Amino acid sequence: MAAEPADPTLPRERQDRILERLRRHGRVIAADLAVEFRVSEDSIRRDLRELAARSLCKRVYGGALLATTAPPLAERRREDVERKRALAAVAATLVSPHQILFLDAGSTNSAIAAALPEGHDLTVVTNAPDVALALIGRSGFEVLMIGGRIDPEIGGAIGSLALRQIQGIRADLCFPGVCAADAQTGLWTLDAEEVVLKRTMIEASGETVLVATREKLIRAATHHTAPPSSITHLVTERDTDPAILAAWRAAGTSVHVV
Amino acid sequence: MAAEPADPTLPRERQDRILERLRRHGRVIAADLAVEFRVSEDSIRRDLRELAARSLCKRVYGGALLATTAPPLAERRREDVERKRALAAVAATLVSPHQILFLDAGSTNSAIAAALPEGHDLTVVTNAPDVALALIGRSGFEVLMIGGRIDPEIGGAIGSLALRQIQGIRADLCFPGVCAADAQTGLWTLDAEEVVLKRTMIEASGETVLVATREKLIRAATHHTAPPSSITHLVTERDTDPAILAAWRAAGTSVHVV
DNA sequence: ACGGCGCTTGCACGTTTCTGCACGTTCATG
DNA sequence: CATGAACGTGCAGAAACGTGCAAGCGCCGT
Repeated sequence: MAAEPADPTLPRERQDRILERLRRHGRVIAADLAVEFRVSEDSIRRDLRELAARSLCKRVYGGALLATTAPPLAERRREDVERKRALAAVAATLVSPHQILFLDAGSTNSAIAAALPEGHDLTVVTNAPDVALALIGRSGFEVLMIGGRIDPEIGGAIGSLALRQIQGIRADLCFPGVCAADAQTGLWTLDAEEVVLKRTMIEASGETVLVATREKLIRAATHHTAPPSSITHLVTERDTDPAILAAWRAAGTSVHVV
Repeated sequence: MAAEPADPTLPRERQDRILERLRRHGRVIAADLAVEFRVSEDSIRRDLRELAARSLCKRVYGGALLATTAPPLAERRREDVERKRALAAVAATLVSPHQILFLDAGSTNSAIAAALPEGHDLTVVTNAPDVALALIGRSGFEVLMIGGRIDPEIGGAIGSLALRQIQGIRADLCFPGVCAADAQTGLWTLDAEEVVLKRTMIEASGETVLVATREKLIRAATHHTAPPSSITHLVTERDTDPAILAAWRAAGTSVHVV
């Protein structure tokens, strides 16, 4: 894959190919592009300026970088974000090609959505707009949105309308949002409406995966949602109390730590 | 594979062969085609213009490129940001407190969602995750998400599941996404599935507002969606052809320009 | 047959776009 | 702070473009 073909490249086509390179490598160097496309650096710079004007790349000294859709918000809990991404990466390995997944609302599940591998032909069923948005445009995903009244606290659809739609679906894997959970009693939730939704999702799925940061592995929520026997996998952090992990294992749950 | 046969080629046949070349190579160069088909570049350009009008290719300086499916909506949302924001600001003034709104999927409607005033106790019904996400957490909004299979091109739920949910709702104001529209025939859409959805939304709403950048006010899409009589308001740009605006006014639509 | 009609084509004209070069400025680096 | 590379801008020539127009050609009807 040495130099590009010597035949003349259409101006606009050249920009498309630069953009493609950009997406593949994350950056381009003006001088290299000039050689490859056999035009002067001036023209390349003009192309990069145009792409930058469409905010498709960021102009830098020497070339250009891919425009990252940097989330300016959510700066508050950078540490949490890092921890959740680590958990999500492990959770994503539990997914097999062609599966149907339930992805509940919640910040951890947003991270899981981002961590899901492309090209596995997955069907993701979710009641959270941000999860859906994260998957739109990525290849190999079929996204099924659960509608209903959106609870601003939860960040997803709940209520009877959502429930009815979920009832018509069966999935392979379920990722319920976790408020609290312990090995003796199972999964607990804060909101009464959510309980029914989560319970339905879990019952309609072959396996259920709990992804929870260490501080959630306590018995501290108000509504009982699911018994420990229905939890197939638990993904949590390495420095969780060993007694807690042992209890989960004893309950028959497969425990994964990061 | 030297030059094409010297015998004269029918115009339509020539276009088919250009299209075939286009599909094979991804691009064509006007000058080369002129030599191969032994016609002037003018004729070739005419052919390419026609193919482009049927959106079978994209016209570029020097030739044409294969029509790529519309850029991912992440990019669409970044294009013409300023113009869309200006339109959205005006569109937002048409909303009264306590109203129920239909907000269709589309980059312009994302801008409208962001422009909606807070504290007006609005109920927003949408099939687009990004619209819903933009309103979650802002005060004075009740968000009702329409579920269903999410079309990655459109960025929102379509199909029978979405349709059924919409059928159970009546709204005061409707903002359908606009592919093309003109005063004589009304609203046109590119995707067949979308048509039913938009039509249902419009019929279930008291008033309908078309928000469209200047270049959308043409008759250039494939499926008829709504007659001009059902369009209550049109929000577009000041430098639109005055004749077009006059035609809309004559059709009984209230025209707002920014 | 003959003239009108629709369609295609090539040409002329003015306009837009692309390109490389020259010049002065800004930037990273030692 | 010195130096060369990278940068932006203005400019001029070339190439491609759109448009209006007239000629060529097949078709049809009175």
